[in-house]
Amino acid sequence: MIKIKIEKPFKLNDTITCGQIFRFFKMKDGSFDIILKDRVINVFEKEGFLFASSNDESNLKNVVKDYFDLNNDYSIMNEFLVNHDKKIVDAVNFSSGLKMIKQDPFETVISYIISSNNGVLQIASALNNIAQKYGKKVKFNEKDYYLFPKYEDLKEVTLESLRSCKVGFRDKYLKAMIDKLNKNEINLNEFYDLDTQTALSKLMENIGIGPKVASCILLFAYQKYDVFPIDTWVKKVMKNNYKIEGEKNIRQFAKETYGKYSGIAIQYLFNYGRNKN
DNA sequence: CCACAGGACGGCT
DNA sequence: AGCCGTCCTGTG
Repeated sequence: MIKIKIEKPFKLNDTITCGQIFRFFKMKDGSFDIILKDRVINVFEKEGFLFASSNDESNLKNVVKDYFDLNNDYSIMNEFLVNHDKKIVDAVNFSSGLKMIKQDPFETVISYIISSNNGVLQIASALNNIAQKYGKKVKFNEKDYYLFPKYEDLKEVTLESLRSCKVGFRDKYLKAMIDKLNKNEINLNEFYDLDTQTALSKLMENIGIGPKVASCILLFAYQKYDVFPIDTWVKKVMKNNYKIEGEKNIRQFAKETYGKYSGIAIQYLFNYGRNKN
């Protein structure tokens, strides 16, 4: 078990449950088991500290700090947003402490391809099915968990086996992506260094990845905070709170107003809209 | 039985 | 270039 002093605002619960990640499990005691890249961790917050344990505690402190982006100071971004949009003040204050989790690119790509026209519970279920079928089993606190497979582990995967994992019509999209990765036609590491526009269009060259999915991938796996993933929920907020309709208009508003921190603004608005009542 | 869920595709104007 | 029916699956 490791212990990290929480120096800056940090809301563990909201950060985990606000829709960024799918493969987490809430325990009876209120703590969370989360399947990270190559290990399973349990985390909880108590008296100003973040506690974490894992089946593999090597370098755990740094892994957890990095995963939850604890070293990044969000107050600069928060001030920027408030200075550019007075209406967002409540959402920013409410969500202060919400962090952008740094996720594994491959798992993120697969997760958000599955997310299209799909609900959170079903996305999580499909991901868990894939992990159970192709991922490495890990025992942690007397429970069995499955790591998310690497694309190499999925080299021989078929459309039928993906279907049986309940991914639905997205089976062919997933297979196409997995094949390209195994043939080295795509290098997921190169997206870190690409500018956002180039990265977006390069991601959208792949079947099953449109603007929303590409934006989520860049936001959650590559820390590109200037994207603005527009889904039906965002459309609703923009219409009701800002009187703006149409994807084009929303995109323009976000670019002008939130600029390089558009993605952070979305997370705050979403978290606020979802939890304030 | 039908509507809809945190989209994207493909075929049509 | 924009519109719209369709796509698997689970829930209400």
